[in-house]
Amino acid sequence: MNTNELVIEPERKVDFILKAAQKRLGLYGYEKTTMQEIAADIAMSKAALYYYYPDKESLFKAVIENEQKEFNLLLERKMAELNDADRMIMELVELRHTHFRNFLNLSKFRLSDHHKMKPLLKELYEKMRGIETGILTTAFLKGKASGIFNFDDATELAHLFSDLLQGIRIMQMRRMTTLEMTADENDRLISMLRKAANLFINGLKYNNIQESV
Amino acid sequence: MNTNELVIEPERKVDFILKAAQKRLGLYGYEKTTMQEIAADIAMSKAALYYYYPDKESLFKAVIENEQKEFNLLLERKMAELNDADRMIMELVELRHTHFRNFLNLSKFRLSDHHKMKPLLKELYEKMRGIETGILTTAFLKGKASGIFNFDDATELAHLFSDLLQGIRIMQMRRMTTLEMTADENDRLISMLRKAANLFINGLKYNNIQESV
DNA sequence: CTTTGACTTTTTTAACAAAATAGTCAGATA
DNA sequence: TATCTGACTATTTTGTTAAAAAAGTCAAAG
Repeated sequence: MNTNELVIEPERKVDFILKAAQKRLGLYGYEKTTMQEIAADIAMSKAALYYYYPDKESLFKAVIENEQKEFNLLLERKMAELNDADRMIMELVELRHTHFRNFLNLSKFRLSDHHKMKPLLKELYEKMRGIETGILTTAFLKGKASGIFNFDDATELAHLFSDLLQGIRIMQMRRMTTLEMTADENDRLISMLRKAANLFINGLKYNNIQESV
Repeated sequence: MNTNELVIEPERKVDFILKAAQKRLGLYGYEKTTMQEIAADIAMSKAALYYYYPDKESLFKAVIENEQKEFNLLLERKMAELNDADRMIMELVELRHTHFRNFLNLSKFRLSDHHKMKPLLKELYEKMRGIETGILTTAFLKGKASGIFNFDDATELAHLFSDLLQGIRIMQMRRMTTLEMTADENDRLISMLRKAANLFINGLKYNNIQESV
């Protein structure tokens, strides 16, 4: 009506919605965010949200897939720059940690309410793990091809490595008293992750001296 | 009254109580065991239990401490037999896993209800972890002394190693659909634990080739 | 095609009674 | 005196139901 009104191209509209949902999700988590609030944030009616997304889950699924897509893009870009298997793995550890930090609220949700975790989130988590183990498998095989690593089953190794990292994160989070992670706790966590990764890599390297794992 | 009645020497009485409590604890867990049931199991009145233990928590604390004591005894005996740092660590992994299996119900409780975990259990868990990391520290130092390991901080390393093992357990349990662990799942778990431990040890061994962790 | 207000349905919360369980105690028993 | 019990109280859990909040729907309007 008003010629001054801000009109958003339909293409971008979903981006606005996703942005608002993302903000709420990161700040308060899935359960503590209502569709009404998201709608209000972008001066929209709740019903309008349902025009773009059939339900709450779909909306948040889109948010997370969005984040994952961005993360994967960054990941692939960085991986392409590296040729060394060691460095690929260490870089993965770093990037993954940053990603973990960025969406800690969501991660916390995933970690703490794991039992009543919506199938949706579980699925997304599995996908994330698949990407991670895929890259790891590639890196391990690359290391093996260039003769610095020795092992039998790259995929199995990748899963073990992935579990190790996740396990360390979980143990760290269990020790946290508050829900927020302090800078100090973060430092300790990334330090542990690096050390574990270093030992793991090192263990693979000179593994040929004894029987293969 | 009846001369045929089974009279238990007072000394052994608490053992009967502990045995009954242990059985219930292993079968149903802390929350699902009532004092009334334990009393009934040994044909005693509930009030009598409170003569021996001031409250439910104390009783179960005694049960767990009992188990831990036995485990520690076994552990120390086995450790004393070994001189090789590698083998000490691997043996610890094996024994700890068996212990984990034996008291899986309790462990499950500890793992799943960790947030509302009674301070008591937390304390016992910490103690357990202390013993584990203590032995690990000793083993690591022994390995260092004999020149096969290279690292900076043995205690830190022990904590990392302990977390790794626990992390693997947790990740495995998360993937379990049922509450019971099948033989297959158990095999996979112990296999993973062994591999991780092997890699870890191996990583320490030839670590001196690159900078120390 | 997009948006909305008013609507219905489903889920969460609050309050409170009923049931189950932890814990107490005066007195019995040996 | 040391051990035990039945009958008790106190606390926690469970079940029920009404109110509130949130999800989700839809006819109609721009």
